[in-house]
Amino acid sequence: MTNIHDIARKSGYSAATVSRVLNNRGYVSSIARAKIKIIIDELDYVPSNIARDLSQGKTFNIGVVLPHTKHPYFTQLLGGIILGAFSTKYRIVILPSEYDATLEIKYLEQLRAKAFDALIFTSHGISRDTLAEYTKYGPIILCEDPKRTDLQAVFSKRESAYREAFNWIKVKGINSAAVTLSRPYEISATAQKTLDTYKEIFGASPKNNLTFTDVVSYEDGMRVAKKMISQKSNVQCIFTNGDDIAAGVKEEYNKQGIQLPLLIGQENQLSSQLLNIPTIDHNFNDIGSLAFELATKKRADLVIPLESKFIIRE
Amino acid sequence: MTNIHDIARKSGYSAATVSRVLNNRGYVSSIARAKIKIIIDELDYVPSNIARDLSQGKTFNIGVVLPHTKHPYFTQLLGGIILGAFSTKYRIVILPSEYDATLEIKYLEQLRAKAFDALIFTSHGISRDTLAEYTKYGPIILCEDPKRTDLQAVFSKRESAYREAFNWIKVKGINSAAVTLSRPYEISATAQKTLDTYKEIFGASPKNNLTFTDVVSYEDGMRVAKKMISQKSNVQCIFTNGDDIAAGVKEEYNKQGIQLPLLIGQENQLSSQLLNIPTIDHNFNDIGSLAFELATKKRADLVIPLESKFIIRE
DNA sequence: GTAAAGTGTGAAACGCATTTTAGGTCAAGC
DNA sequence: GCTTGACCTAAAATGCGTTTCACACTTTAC
Repeated sequence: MTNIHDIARKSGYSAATVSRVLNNRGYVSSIARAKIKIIIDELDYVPSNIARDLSQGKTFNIGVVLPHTKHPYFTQLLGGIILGAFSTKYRIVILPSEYDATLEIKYLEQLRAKAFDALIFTSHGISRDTLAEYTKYGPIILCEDPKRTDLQAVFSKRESAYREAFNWIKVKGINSAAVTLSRPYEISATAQKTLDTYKEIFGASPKNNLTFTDVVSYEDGMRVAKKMISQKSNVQCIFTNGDDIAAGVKEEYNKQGIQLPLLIGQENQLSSQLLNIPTIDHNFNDIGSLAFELATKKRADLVIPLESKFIIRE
Repeated sequence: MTNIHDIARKSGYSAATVSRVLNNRGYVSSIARAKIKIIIDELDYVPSNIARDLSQGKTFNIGVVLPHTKHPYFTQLLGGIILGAFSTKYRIVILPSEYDATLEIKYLEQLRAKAFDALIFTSHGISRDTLAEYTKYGPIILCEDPKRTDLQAVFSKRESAYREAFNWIKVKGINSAAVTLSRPYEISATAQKTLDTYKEIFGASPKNNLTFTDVVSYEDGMRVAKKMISQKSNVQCIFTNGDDIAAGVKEEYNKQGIQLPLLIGQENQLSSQLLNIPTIDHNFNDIGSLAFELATKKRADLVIPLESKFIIRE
């Protein structure tokens, strides 16, 4: 491989001057520039990205930690991040985690080893304390409410839209609902917001046998529906944590020929549009773009809260 | 930042020995190992990833060129690639292209500059000749039939499933269909396979006013349906290039209260499942994983052709 | 006329880990 | 007693571009 010193030697100039030509920086005579450019073409030379990274101490890689890669939540978030990165010099590296602490730590250690300039956690399994410890090695951006002042985040506030949705149910004369969640209350800020707002509106938490966790996919929706039907709980409303899940619930009720309860989705996916299910849009695209801007320090905010939007479909 | 020489100095050993300890390679006395490890902990040292990359001439980054990031085709392909990369030391870098030749060249140049160890093109706008020129700088894997022997690829053969689908239509007494395509015949191997197989089965190409290109999304499906309805073409079958597109077509026909023609989707997405539309599964997940294995030379095949599967839904 | 500012270039240091080459020591084998 | 192989370690070279410092020559400027 030909390197900058080869160019220097062949052109009769020094590596420093070649570097100046390559980067259009500093003083270079037009004669030198021309001669060096000719040699560069002649030897078909490109400067090594790795060497550049080393001497600048940066990789221009932004790591994005994703627990699932097929789930619409993460797909949309990632879409927003990619949009934000478009036509910048930064690259987006995908880091699948499955909420595995070992993997998450591995990625944090890679940040420490300068494999990334910053990390975006679309969600996380490890504690926020651990995350906070690693902020000294580079920006770490969360996509949920960090509830503390030593972590950067962009997130959707959710509460007001949840409130709207629950009130909408209430106005229909329904005073309780089944609730599906992706992760349990204890570890998920989102689950907390869901159940806390529920309690605020309905005056009590949803019944234990009507609260379902680890619900992620269409199939999970069907599974949950099966359970509810077999329990004969006769719920009047099911508040799901995703449109695809709502679609699965609907499918199972239809299949069994049972009257479908009022259904609410989240994420404003194609599926809720197709099935005419009301949903809540959390602006994942915007969250992604903004997270990217925090990661690259284009913005310096500590936290950026956004509003969710309840979309009524009758 | 503390580096390997700091560790060497403080521990009284050389950088070479520290390196051996770090990588568990070669002979190191247990005393030396222990002492060095203590100093590493003491100084909170991690070796720089970038310096490692430089001295090994590799980055362990695999670039994945994606024309669209929201489209299910690319999402599934990417999912497969990520799956393949899981628990390897390689990282997946997302490279959005929008079929823009300038961007695609930029990514190829980055391969040349060793920013990536390999590139996977899920689709491409530039010519295969140009792609072939860059293979000397690292593996380049395509996800469609390259139809030449100087490019590596994993792809779905499509024809037999197309044949099955078209024959299924024919058996129903239907002798022509409208066809939607994402890109025109001239530049897309997929469009070629679709129309060539169509001609083979039906004896003629679909009519010009019933061949639609640049159809990508649900909304595009609605747009196409509108056109067909306004043309009063009374098509008996619409062969779409994606389930979401089929969903859009159905939505528009329903909206206008017009009898829906026989509809066929592709990609086996949730939408076709929800709407009970027959579809064709092209195994994008497998294609992705295999493309990754070619990129990292875990497999050395030149091309890997897979079979697509026609999924009947009545 | 002389100081100050601008232009042009190179040697060497810097960022950092890996690997090669080479030179030791010590025990086993004949 | 001498050779051989195993074991251990270090110095230096390697990968490659950027940046700093220093030096020198021209132009302006007063």
